[in-house]
Amino acid sequence: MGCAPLMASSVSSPLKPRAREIVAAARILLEQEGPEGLSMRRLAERLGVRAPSLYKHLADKGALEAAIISEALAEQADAFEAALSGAADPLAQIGAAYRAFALAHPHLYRLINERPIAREQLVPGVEDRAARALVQAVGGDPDRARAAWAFAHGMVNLELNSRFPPGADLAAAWRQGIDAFRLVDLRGRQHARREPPA
Amino acid sequence: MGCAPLMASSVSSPLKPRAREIVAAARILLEQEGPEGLSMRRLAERLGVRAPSLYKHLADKGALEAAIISEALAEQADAFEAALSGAADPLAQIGAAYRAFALAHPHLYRLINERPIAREQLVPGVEDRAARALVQAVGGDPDRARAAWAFAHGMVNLELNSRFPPGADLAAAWRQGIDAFRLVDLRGRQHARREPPA
DNA sequence: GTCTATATCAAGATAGAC
DNA sequence: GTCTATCTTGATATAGAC
Repeated sequence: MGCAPLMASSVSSPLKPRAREIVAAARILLEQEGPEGLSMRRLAERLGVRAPSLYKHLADKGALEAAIISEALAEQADAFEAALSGAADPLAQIGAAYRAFALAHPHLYRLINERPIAREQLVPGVEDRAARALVQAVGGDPDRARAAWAFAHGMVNLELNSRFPPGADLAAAWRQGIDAFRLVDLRGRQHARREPPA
Repeated sequence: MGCAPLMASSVSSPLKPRAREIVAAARILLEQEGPEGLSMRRLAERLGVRAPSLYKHLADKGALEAAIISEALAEQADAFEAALSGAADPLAQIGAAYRAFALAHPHLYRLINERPIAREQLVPGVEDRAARALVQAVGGDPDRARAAWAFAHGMVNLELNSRFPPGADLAAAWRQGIDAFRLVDLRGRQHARREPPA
């Protein structure tokens, strides 16, 4: 096993080693302190360096954020693909994976989703990989995949922002949504299976 | 007609007249420039006044934001209730109302939804009114109402943040989601009606 | 109800030396 | 690759006079 397969996310990173270190530290800082706490000064401090030095490796803060986002999207895609390959009830699996990722990295999730995305700065194709898994899980219809994505995104967003009332049964709400998107088949889809094969 | 009915949202506002003026100006500023552009300095500038003067009327920026949010939630509830009283296909109506409000006031929508809400500072009950209409539209089940809410919130959030790919057919995605939540009835709901009465 | 003056803090970014 | 020094801008908020 001396020949580990290269992951796409590693291969496609266009960054030099030092820049990668900086991005890695930035991600840790982000996940610990949130998007507001991610500043060039604080990042430099963590690296034992002065802030201006960072600009020798990354053009500006936007480039730093784009690098973090590219990395995170690739990880998200990995998680979705893993959830899909389990096979039984792919929609529920991918929903669980979506929620798990968001709850495990709430600040990272916010960085990705809370503002318009700078597509030009992302590693090409990384945004589509995650989407592809979702489309597949939902039966191939991109419109329904977007609706299901919106549901999942809305659930974690509302949860992360504490918008649900304190007593709300979120597991039940997730079930309702997953069931809804699994059962609809009036437009010729064939995914009305009620229960995953036991 | 000298005796116009008092609106709940006006009656329950705990603010003095001058504070109300300030909040109104703040909302305009917010809607034009976004949450990032809403600062005490700029707000004062618009009012032809110095920033410190504002603190004689509002405790701090948080109180200002809470006042804007209370007002907006009340309006949202009004819109939902109006959409409901139309009756035919309430779910689609309320979905359309939800999207319309968000697209008409994108920055206001972001202010409401983009961070944990400070419930203590809101006008009491204002958050529940909007929720009530949604629960009703969805057939009475709070869990399904939350799932439907998440779908709608996710759709507008992704749209506002340009997360959907350029060519995406959002109307179709909305239809898919609305249909999904209308049709599910395996748990004893009676809202599987396919078409609104023409 | 508004003012001036000020405290305090923090952000992103650049120039130019080493 | 990192440094010091600096620019520029902006934020929330308070004290105390008028």
